[in-house]
Amino acid sequence: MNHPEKTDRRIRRTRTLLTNALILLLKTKSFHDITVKELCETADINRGTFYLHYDDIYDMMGQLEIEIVTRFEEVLALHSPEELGSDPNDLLYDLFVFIEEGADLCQALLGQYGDISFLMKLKAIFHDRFWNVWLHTFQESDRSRYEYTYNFIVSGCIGLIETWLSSGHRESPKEMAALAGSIISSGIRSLL
Amino acid sequence: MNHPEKTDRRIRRTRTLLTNALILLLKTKSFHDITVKELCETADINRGTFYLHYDDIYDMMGQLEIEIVTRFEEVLALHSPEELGSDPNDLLYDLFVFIEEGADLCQALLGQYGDISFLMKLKAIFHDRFWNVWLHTFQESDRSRYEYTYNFIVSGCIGLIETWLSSGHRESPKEMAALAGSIISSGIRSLL
DNA sequence: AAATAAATCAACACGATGTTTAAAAATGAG
DNA sequence: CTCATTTTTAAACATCGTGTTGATTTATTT
Repeated sequence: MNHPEKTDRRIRRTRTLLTNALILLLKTKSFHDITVKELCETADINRGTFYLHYDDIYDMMGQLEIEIVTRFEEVLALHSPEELGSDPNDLLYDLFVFIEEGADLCQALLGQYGDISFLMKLKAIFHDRFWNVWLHTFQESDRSRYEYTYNFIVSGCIGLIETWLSSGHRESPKEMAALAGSIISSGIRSLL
Repeated sequence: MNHPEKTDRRIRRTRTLLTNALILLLKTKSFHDITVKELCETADINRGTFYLHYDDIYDMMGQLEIEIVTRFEEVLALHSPEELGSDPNDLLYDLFVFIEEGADLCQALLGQYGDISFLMKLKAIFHDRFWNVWLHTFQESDRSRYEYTYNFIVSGCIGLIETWLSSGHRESPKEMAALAGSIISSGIRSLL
């Protein structure tokens, strides 16, 4: 999960305990309402130790989000933008595998007590990577319609993921990729 | 906006000032990070006065959300659930008019510094009102696919609204209703 | 086994909270 | 307009979480 094998074992231990405690607390309250005090009590970590690792709880949340976002971008980098338009299933499969691996944290960030700005970051990454490519696919005239449809699809996908996670991710990543792919395709078809 | 004409003018004044200050602050930070102190300073209201109206800032946010949600449900109540499946444009038009009327607050709640739990509430209302009705439209066998598609569409619609608001709601409610309607229809068609 | 690095503990000043009092100001009913 | 009522203000208060510090103990790496 964290920096794999280089760091001191104690550092990994502390960060893992804190992360798990955060995920636990995020099941019941927004991270904005979680105090460092209760986080450390939950993790059974000295409060002073927390500040050796993070500036504050927002810094911690930010670092966790960056970790996820970075790996998210790495997955995207394995596929060309054009792929999403033509044959999105491979990319989607990789994404759902990735999400399932970090399911706990992803669910925490996307769920009821999640972070709306994390959600925005994901959307922004998608936008940066795909929108400009897509744009050329369609004629100039009706651009705003495409922009709306595009945002509809991206939000829809995130809702799809959130539904999947919050209902216990029973379907396999393969099933979800197929499902998402068919929904997206029908959305794109409707544009043509 | 608030309880229309019954209450003391001073009460209306105070609540309006506080609400406007909150909307203003929500343009730059999450409401979880807004202190009562700065809210009152922004509104130029004595801090003690705040506590005469609200328990804390969460209570205030909750009351504002309830106001919106209530009016939202009133709009939905004007239309039958079946309508959304057959001819959604009237309902959608009313919704977009309603959203535009409360654009500032809606944008604040749905935007970058918004409240993810408000978003969930909206989804839940939609779900309660439409899902059970929709369910009978489709065959029993492939229920989870419909559930996912349904959630995709609802999330997509909220993303649509958010895009509309954050880009200055240039399109008219009528245009947006037509756009949303056509996207939803194509989504439903793909299920059949 | 020794050197290094991390975690603990206790104490600190600071700022926001939510409450309480008494005084001042605004409201609206008659 | 007057007056009783209601709301807002102002100041003071204890309380709690914050973020930092310094000294000590514990765990790790080599």
